[in-house]
Amino acid sequence: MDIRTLCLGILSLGDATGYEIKKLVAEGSFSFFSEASYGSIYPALNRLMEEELVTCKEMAQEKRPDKKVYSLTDAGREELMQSLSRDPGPDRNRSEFLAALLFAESVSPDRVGQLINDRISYHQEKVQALEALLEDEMSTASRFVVQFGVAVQKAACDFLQNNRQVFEETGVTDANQAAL
Amino acid sequence: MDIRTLCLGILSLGDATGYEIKKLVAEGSFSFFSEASYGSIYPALNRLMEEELVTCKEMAQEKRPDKKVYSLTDAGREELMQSLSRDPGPDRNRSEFLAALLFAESVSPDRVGQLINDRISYHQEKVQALEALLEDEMSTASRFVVQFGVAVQKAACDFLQNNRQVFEETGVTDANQAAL
DNA sequence: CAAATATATATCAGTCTGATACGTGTAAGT
DNA sequence: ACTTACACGTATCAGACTGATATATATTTG
Repeated sequence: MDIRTLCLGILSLGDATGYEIKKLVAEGSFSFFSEASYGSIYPALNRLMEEELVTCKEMAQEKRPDKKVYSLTDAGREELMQSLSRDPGPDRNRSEFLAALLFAESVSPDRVGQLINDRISYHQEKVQALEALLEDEMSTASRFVVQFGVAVQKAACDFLQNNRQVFEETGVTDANQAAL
Repeated sequence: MDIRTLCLGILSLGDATGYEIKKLVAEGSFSFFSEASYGSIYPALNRLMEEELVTCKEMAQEKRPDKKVYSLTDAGREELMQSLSRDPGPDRNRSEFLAALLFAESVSPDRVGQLINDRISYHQEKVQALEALLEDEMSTASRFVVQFGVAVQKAACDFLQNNRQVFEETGVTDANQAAL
């Protein structure tokens, strides 16, 4: 999903500024499955303005920079529905951790234990952050998505805890490995 | 992890051509956690050549275009170890499916069931593809990574099967939802 | 009282994707 | 027999996106 469509989707849930969109994507219910930088959000909003898929109200604020609050137009809502009617593309999962694990094994066996410890903490923190989100009110769909995130993070965590011992026996032979 | 480091890592496991690196990343043990296009792999290999972190043997082939088989140099191995000694960055998970679910709810309730059905199939296919990989011989680390992928895909699949009913009761009230 | 954090918009070099081009061999479909 | 698709293999490029940075002020924290 390109950032343009992501912005349309977020605006379909309520008016927002570019800054708020960025926060939602970085910390909110969206954080588990999407990312976007200012460098993509602001140009996307400008383009959506040109295409008249959103409108913008400039809100002068005392003691704050002006806000630009964007709202979806009917054409924007239509465009979003068109996008969502197409089948969603495949997931894209990137993990430096898994890459490091694969490449580090032969290079530095001791590093693996530390890497896994850190990763278990990482997943536990993710779970906590997502569960904190669940305490607020949210739509059925948002709750589903956040709970999905929790389930996946917990599965990752459990796998690491239950399978880390395969790295712990040093100089293990193939025969020994087969026996485990 | 940038593509340059990814190439170094793959070459640390054995010599390869650009084409083979692309295949590994798209279909092999790496497919679960990384991606790379020709448009990033070939320039990365050229740059690694300039930096003398890899060497290249041009293999003339009859009835085939010439192959360029790349190998890691000692400096390349050192550079890889430097990269792996840094803490791995956070995971990056993008899912058009989850985004569509969030945005589609209010727009077209019927679409949700179809979306979830398709997604369950998607995860089941991923599991099968990963389990097929496990039938080949591979290093402890590779096996761990692929099994990690299986665990996560299965968790995603299970969550969808066990929780999809939250979307099925149409016109559900908040009170009803709380009771479930 | 200083430093860090939050609000808010905006730009840009560098990286990466997805598509495309080119050329050949072999397998599958009709 | 013929044509269409796929596998091998290198390479480029427009457009999208990231991560860092700039600018400016208010509030919170140490």
